[in-house]
Amino acid sequence: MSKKPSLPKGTRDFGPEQMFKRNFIIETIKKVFEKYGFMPLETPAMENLSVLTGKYGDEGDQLLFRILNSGDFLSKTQPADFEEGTKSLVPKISEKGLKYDLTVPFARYVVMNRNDITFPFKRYQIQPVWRADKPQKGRYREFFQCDADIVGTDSLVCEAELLAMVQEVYKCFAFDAYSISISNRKILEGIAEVCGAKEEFSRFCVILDKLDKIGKEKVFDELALLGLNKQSLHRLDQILALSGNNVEKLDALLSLLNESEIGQKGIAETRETLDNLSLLGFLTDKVLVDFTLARGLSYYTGMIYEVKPTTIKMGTITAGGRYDNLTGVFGLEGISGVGISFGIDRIYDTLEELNLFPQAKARYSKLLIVSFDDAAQKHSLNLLSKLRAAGISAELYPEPAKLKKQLGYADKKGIPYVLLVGSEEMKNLQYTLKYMETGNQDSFSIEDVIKHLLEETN
RNA sequence: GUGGUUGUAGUUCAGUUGGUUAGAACGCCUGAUUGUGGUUCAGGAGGUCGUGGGUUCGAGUCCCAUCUUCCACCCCA
Repeated sequence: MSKKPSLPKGTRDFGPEQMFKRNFIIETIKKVFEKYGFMPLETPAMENLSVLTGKYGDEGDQLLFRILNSGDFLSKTQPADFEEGTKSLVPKISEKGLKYDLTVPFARYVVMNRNDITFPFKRYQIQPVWRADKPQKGRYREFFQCDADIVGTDSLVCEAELLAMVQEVYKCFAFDAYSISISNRKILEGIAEVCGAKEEFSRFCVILDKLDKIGKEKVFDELALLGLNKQSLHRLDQILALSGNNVEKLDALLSLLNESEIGQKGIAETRETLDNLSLLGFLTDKVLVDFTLARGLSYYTGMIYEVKPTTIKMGTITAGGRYDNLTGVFGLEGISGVGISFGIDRIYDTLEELNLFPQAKARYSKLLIVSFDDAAQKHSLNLLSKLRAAGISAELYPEPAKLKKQLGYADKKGIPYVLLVGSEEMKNLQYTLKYMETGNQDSFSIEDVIKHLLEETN
């Protein structure tokens, strides 16, 4: 008859235990965002497909979840539409899709509200997004993005502030085993230029990005296939071999890229970002200039950065960069933006693996009232409201079940105190307060119970 | 999208070359204990073996399809 229920592929439930931890992460990040002057924004789960399509490349378009039009959506189609195939049919039966990321809806919002927004506009947004991807571990069809962006200025102060926020957030988690890699698209373009790979820039980057995954030799093999000559590969080898601290590396790179104007610009931007960060009072030793960083280059145009844990096997937990002309596709030119995205799921896994979640205090009720019979239940309702009025989270077992059951409930739910209410207690207005951990118990008036618990909390 | 992998009780897993009534641990329920949880002891419930076909006298076991899980690529958070 009834089938076992199931979840769509690549989606998850978050149980209470997980939600406490997720909320802890989200609340912490939110507080830091707000401390830096970012304001909250939410956009709908669905957008018109005209907003979404064409923004993420051909592959991205295929990963969009499309929503069928309401009603008899086939009535507006012709047999010819079917014959022409999916591409022709889809626009006629689907006008909306689930959002794929937070950046494009944000750009849409900025354009629609350009007259009311005070620029530079700093917003943060924490919402689920959907991708019709093939799920794997740490990769889902529904997942949360946690973004903060600044639009309407190209000041490199913004980059520094975002990097400062990264460090503040992880400090709040007491998590220190990470490193921030930074680079600049312009540096990469400069490297590609002096290596004669300017025409094949994006493929050049994709290959370069695999460096720590497949090793230098294979990367060089692939680059040779791409058409780089020996001289170019030698130059690249020199660049990759640069060592020393960030300043030394950037200085050395400057001379190696002296033929590339854009490369020089990228180096200058990187320097300024690092300067700004240290002026903000942050150590830059967590920040590592890495010329091979080549993520998200389809949209980033300036500084790019990526955060990874150093002591455990885990992918990128935070990433971001600058994208010029964010709103250009929606007809508003000349608005530059820079943003950062925290990967909540991976941060969760990291904190879990390193055992960094704080011991949960008072996550559940502080006290459970256990009543012996119906009369005690009624009597307990008044006690319950007194406890709650005093700010103590308390609950009453909703039926006068056997004590074993009620106490077992408190035990499993981790409720530290139990208040027993029976005929004896009601007669004297002295209630039995039991401390579950030790099993000790004593009699108190309700006022003393409240007093006791409030002292305990402080 | 390409290639591989997984699925047996609420959970983690056994289950012989295809052969009676599919097991264990933990969890759950009941009792020992009608005013006291965790520990202990006794008992109990719980499975269309992912789903649908097929081969066979006979399928958890073999074959096909499909869904799901995980992994590698592509890409990405």
